[in-house]
Amino acid sequence: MPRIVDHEARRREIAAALWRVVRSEGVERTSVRTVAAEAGWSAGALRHYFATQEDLHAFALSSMLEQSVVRVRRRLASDETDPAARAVALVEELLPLDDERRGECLVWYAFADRARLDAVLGDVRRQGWLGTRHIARLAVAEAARVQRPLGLEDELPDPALEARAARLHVLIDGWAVHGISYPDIVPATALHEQVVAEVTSWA
Amino acid sequence: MPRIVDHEARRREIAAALWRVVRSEGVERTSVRTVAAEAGWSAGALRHYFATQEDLHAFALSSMLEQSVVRVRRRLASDETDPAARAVALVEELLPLDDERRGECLVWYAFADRARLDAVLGDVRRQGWLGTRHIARLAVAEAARVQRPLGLEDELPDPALEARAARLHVLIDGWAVHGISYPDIVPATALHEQVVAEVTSWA
DNA sequence: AACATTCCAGCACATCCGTGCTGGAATGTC
DNA sequence: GACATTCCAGCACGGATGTGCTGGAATGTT
Repeated sequence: MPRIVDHEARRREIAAALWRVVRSEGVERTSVRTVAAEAGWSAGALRHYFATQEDLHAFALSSMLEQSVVRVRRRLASDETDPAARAVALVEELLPLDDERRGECLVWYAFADRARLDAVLGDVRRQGWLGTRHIARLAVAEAARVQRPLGLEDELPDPALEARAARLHVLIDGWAVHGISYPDIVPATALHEQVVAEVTSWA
Repeated sequence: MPRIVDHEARRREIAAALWRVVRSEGVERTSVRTVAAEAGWSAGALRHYFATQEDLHAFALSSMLEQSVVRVRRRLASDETDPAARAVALVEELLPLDDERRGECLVWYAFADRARLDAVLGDVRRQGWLGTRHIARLAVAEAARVQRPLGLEDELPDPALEARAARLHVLIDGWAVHGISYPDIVPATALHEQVVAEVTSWA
């Protein structure tokens, strides 16, 4: 049995190449050939890891989601003790404040139009919606010093806090769109200030 | 001099066909041929009105912006007297609450990724940012019963109101993204309720 | 009626696309 | 060392793409 490669690792490697192509040339340029070239492989090689381009796109988007989930979990386990600071940090994991998070946001919204008409991508995006809503609830719960919801779909018991989380969710997507679409008008510092202003307005 | 056609009208007609293709098949399918077929013309005919596909895209996006500007102006001249209702109506002109506005939002955000790397589309989107910010200020000014700003770049004199307008601007983009990306989770009625809740929270 | 001008369908061309396929290189096992 | 298996570069094919180009149809003027 020769040349055993870690398929899952190779798939993540190729997905990362796709992300780079999205960032530098746009989602319209993510052809099998350009992604393969970016990853340093031939187009044919990709077909050992993804049967079709649709599979590649779906994997690239869902593993991007997973990556940000991992980052949020790490942040949840942080030793920061100030409730407001914890809430701000949680929200900011989803905003384009540095290259890594900016890349995630770019890919996420670049696939929005395709996801509207593609069932698989649509499911991934719906998962992302649930996850973001959950994180919004976590941030609100942290700041209000109430018990954190456990499940992805668990609402906050207090209707006022639940409404606040829903509004924060909308703000998160709005901030993200502004940050990636108009980086010169809305720089990372401006985003940070707005997040802090929102969280402190809850007090 | 035979067969004089209204070039500008024909350009708008073709742009409307492009919008329909974006809505039904996504921006990736807006090839010269598909748009021509949707408009009922041949691909060659389009080249009498648009030198390149880039010109077509730029015109389609900027005329979409113009169309929504016209609608907002009409709303500004409305005879509604309740300040809060005027503010809500103003904001809702930019949200995907019916087919027309939904189409505008879809096209607007579908071109977001391309606009990031295309200078002409980027300029149009920047104009849209300014316009949306202006409308947010108008809505806040209406609700607060203070004088409306005149120019597109005029800030509200009161810093608190200006900050409120900036936040409303973020909410507008967030609502729009939610409305078009997750129409089953966030229906038009939910959007309307959230807009009303936000505006009434200012009182 | 004859003409000049405007318009448009269709073809041509080179390029890119997704995806099958093939031949051989690489490598772990016997 | 021989073999079986895994892997990958490259080619092939049919189709779609943007964009030039051409021939002729349509129409207002003379």
